[in-house]
Amino acid sequence: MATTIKDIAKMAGVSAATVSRVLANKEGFFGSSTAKKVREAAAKLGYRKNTSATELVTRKSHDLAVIVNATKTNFSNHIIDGIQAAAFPKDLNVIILYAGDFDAERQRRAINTAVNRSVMGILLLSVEVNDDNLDLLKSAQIPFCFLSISETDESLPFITSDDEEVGYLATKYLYQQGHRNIGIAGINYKNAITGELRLHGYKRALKEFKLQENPDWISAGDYSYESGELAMSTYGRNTKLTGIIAGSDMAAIGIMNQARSLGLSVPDDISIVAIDGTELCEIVQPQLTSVSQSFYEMGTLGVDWLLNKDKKVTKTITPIKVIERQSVKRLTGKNSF
Amino acid sequence: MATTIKDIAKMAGVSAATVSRVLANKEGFFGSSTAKKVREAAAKLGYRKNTSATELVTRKSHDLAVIVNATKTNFSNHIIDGIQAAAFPKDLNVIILYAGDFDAERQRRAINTAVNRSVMGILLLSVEVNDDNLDLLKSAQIPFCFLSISETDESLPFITSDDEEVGYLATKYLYQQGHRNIGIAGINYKNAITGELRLHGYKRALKEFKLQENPDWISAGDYSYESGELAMSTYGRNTKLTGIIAGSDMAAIGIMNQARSLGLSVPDDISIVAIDGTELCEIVQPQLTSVSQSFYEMGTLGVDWLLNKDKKVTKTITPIKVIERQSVKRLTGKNSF
DNA sequence: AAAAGCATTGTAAACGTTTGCGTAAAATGT
DNA sequence: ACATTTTACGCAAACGTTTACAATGCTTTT
Repeated sequence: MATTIKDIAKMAGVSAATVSRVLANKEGFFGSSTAKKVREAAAKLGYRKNTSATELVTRKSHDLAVIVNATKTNFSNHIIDGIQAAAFPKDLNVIILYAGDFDAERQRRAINTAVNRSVMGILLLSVEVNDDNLDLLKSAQIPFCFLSISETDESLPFITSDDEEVGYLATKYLYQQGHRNIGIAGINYKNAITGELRLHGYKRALKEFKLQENPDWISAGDYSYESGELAMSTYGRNTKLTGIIAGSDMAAIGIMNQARSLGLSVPDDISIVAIDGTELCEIVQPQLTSVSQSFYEMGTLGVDWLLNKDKKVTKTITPIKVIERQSVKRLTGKNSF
Repeated sequence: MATTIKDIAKMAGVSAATVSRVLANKEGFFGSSTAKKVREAAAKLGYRKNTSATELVTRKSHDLAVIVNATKTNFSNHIIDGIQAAAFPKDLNVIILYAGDFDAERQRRAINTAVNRSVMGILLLSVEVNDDNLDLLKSAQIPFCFLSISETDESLPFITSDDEEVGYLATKYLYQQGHRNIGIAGINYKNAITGELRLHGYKRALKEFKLQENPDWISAGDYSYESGELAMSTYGRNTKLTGIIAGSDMAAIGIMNQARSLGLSVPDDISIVAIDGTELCEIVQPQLTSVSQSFYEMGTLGVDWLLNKDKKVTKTITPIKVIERQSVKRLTGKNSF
């Protein structure tokens, strides 16, 4: 039904091999007059290359799979933008697959589709894989790289912010603004390395600045709006906290809105610094001061890494910085010392 | 290199055909003892099916392509969630392809990858295709359907809200709340049907309620935050407007923030109703009253449509409703009559 | 006990492309 | 004028599956 190179061959009066060479632009393997005939025939017949056949024989793909979890945060788009931007000039098609949130089965299926199609590389966007799926990933001989997530296993390649530093920097910033009672909320430090590291950085800063660590001020969550809300209502109206670090922009907004519900004003009564720094920080009022990550860059570096032959470096760190907006108040006087 | 069905056949002492049948679970075509042998061998060898080969011979795919434009709005996720939910039980893999914003070339490439892979169907998420790309889409014998966008061409299948009604309903709601000077902003009515229809609904409502139409109150845009901001600053501090319809949630937020910058309070000085009704409406303060669309449902209906054999119905309308939150003030007294 | 049906398996062709090899003609060198 | 290289192209195998058809041995029916 669909036209094949044989149809073109017949119409152009050449062999299928020649058609293939012309259409693949194998320079120097065909004459210009035949080339024209072939191309005209192809156009006339509305030829469409069959990717399956090509991939079957060449055993390689021009597709790059991105597996994202249906996350409640919203920076994925930025990373994907970066990936697209880097992939486009290299003529790579980016295909995006959703893995459920922490649904192992959906995750497995996503990895499987990527692997069975023998894509040229797999980028995993803030997805935590379980051991089975990791094996699956490894057993296929396809390069893969985690993005926006830290791994402890030194052999696993990943590109992300220095998460320990993220936690440290946020804390330090609040400290420098005069805050002494600093909480952290909405991060998952229970079974995810990224969260652990951030918490660790937070604690390191506390120690360095000789601030007391209060377990009640550390509130676990899943980076969602709701976990921000929840944390803030647990802290309560009369909290001693003057500054809170939020695991994500969404969590920060949850905190802020809940604070407001409690009759607390941001930043006058309570300061917030968000981790991520997406556009959400700017559309909300007051705008959120953030420790901003380089999401776009994670994307571009991700495809660079896949394209790079010698996969020696496994850990790549992208820059972070605090962007001052309006959600942190500078404390002076007795509050600060 | 990678293990094939033949390797399994050898190890299990059967033919490749049998292996194929077992692995594809063609019930009634193999004995249970051979089945076990085959499956064990497959597991031991770490067999992974080659999708290209399968698709080549069967000429069909279990993949469903979703083409989304890198939109500045944010409801795509909801539609995609719906698609995933409907596709999962049918064992369809959803692969998502980004087309640039209005970049015809990127669009072409996205369509091409989908078509060349002969996916079983294509869903286009609020993407407007040009004529060439439409031809491309049609010439492939693959069912496709537009989501979250209206089409005039009766032969093109699409699933979306009744856009004319969206505009009408938003206007009517504001009217019922006592507003008489109603503007509309951030929608693209210049070269997109969706926007045209909404504007038309708006005008119809004005006419029905005998309100005057003022060209200055109709502000074109692209549904973005920025276009909301811009519209509001053009309206200015001393606008006669009491109510504004925003093309999207993001646009609504842009309007709201800009209004605030001008010293106007929402909803006391100016009311806003957003079109879309995503979670953004709820995280912002005041929360945005919206004409909410059924995005999730568009997704599920989309895959239903693709799966449906007789593709007779080309136009499917999903429900809309206004969700009252906090951004619209009820006007009484002299303002309203 | 022959005929017919069924369950199970194998054989081989087909899907549409790429590419190593071979070859004829044309171009180049001597 | 002959040897050599280059250019342009065809032939045919290969990629890993699926599946129509045939073949085998059983079981059931009559």
